[in-house]
This record gives sequence, C-alpha cells and structure tokens, in this order.
Amino acid sequence: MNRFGSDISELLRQITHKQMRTETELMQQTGLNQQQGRTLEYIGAHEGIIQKALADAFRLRGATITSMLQGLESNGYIERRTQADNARQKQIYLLPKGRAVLEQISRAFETSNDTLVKALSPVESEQLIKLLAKINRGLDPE
Amino acid sequence: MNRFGSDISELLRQITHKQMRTETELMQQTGLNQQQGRTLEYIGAHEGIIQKALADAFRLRGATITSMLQGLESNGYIERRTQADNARQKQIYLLPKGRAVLEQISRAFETSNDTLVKALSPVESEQLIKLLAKINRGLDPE
DNA sequence: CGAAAACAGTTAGACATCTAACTGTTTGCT
DNA sequence: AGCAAACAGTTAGATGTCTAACTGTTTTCG
Repeated sequence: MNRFGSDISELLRQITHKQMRTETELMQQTGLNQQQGRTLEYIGAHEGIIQKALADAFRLRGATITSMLQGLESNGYIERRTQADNARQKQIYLLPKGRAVLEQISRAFETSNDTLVKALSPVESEQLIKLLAKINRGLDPE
Repeated sequence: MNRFGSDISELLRQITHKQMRTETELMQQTGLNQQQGRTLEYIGAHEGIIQKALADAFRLRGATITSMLQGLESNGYIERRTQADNARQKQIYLLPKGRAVLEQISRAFETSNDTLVKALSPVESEQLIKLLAKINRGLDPE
C-alpha cells in the first residue's frame, strides 16, 4: 500500500543504494569500482577460480564477468590461465598488483559496514544478521 | 575479515540484488523496468512533483531523471509541464496510460516483498523493519 | 538596479551491465 | 566411434546510470 520507505523490500533497496554510493567513494583511491573490489577480494580467497563460478557467486552474467576480468587483466591486477586439462575454462589468479590493493579494499568495505552497524547495538546487529541470513537463504532455491 | 555473505553490508547487497532481478522479471509484462515502475508509483502519489524532488527521493542524478522521464513521456505515461510562475522547473503528471499501469506495478512490488517476508514470522518481520528503519535513518544526515 | 551565485534541467560521452548469438571444448549416449 | 547436447567463454549491440559541461531562470546582495 503505502510503500515509500515502509516495506522491507523498499528499505533494503534504499539502504543498499546509499551503501553503494559510500563504497564507490571509498574505493575511489584505488581507481577500482565497488564490484571490481569485491571480485579481487573473492579471487584472493579462491585462487584459481573459474569465471563461471564468479558469475554464480555474484549473480552476474558470464558476459559481464568476461568484460570485467578483461579490464582487470589489462590493468595488471589478475591473470587468466587456460588449463591443460580443460580448455573450456580459465582459472583466475591475482598478480602482485592485485594482491597489493587487497588491504585497501577490505578496509573500504569494513568502513562501509561500520557506517551501517553504528546505528545498532551489538545485540541488534546479531539479530539483524540472523534475519537477513534467513531471508537470503529463503531466496536461494528458486 | 571473512566477508562473503557474513557481514550485514554484504547480506543486504546480495538480497537486494536478487530482489531486483525478481522485480525486473515481474515488471516484464508492463514493458517498464523496476525504476520506471517505482517512479510512476511515486508520481501517482505526488502529482505535480518536480524532477529535482524525484532525483532526491531516489538518490539518482538529475541527468538520470531527465533521461528516464523523457522515455516515460515519449511513451505516453506522463506529461511534463513548465509552470508559469517558475520556468526553471517542470511539474510531472500521470497521463491515463500511466495511471492504467499503477495497479499492475503495485501488485508486482507486493509480490516481490512477499517473497522476502515469507521466510519470516510476523514478529520477525516487525523486528526487521525496525532495525532497517534505524539503519536507514542513521545513514541519512551525512 | 544589476551582477554574481544558486538552481533546474539538458546534452554529450563514459562505463557497467544486460541479452542474444556465436565459437570452441567436453560430455553423454546409442 | 561419432554425433548431439551441454558447457565456458566471447562478441556485438542495447540500456540505464554516471560525470562534466552547458543553458536558461531565479534569487541574493552590494
């Protein structure tokens, strides 16, 4: 009915939207955008991951991943290796330049998260995480 | 530290991202996208609103609003009137075609919200709304 | 009053994502 | 063994948003 800031879906959208602005700003220094940052982080935690798995993890299209990784590769952050045993897929690895920005990236995301939780008590934060995780799980099967 | 689905910021992002996909899909029938739908709804509730106010409400850039409204106008959903008393601004009004899709739009967003809350009990929903509203408020001043 | 600043909207051009169609590789089945 | 289907990745072209620079209008103030 009276949406405009009152229903959950809309609240989530508003918060996330503001959050993305903050993160884009925080990442400015690195010259990367928010999604590139997340991707480098993820690759760092999953060296040798293939593009399809990145697409699934972030729910982005294959074409989007191709394009983003081409950018990261040509700027020297990562390397894509075609494997001997399966020429269909490419494994992704961080290069030194990529590893070098990880610290800065994770600081940016932590700061961003802090601006969110600072409005809540520790108990409330815990509650919120539980509720969100529940929703997130509920969204997955379909 | 171990982000990837565990911190609030990331959970919000994941949920919202899935949600936007659902909504885009639900709105498919109307030929509008999710943001156009929200905008029409908002105009319906605030007839005569000016573009700047829409930009503020959705936190989109003026240029983005211009472009979106040009689309909605040329497709006959809305009308933009320059006022006599202030030639700087344009007031936005729904045309019959715009009013005609409102019903469908709000059903789509309700459905979308339902897929979220169905994972929660009524009590949990209430809790969640309170927590999110708190965060949202906390984000506003800056 | 008149110039400067603030404001609302627009245009041009960049960028990230999307879909659809395609290439090349691997798997599965008869 | 060999063909069809599934799969991973790429390309081309569309769309939505952004920033920066611009136009035209209104407000402010010396």
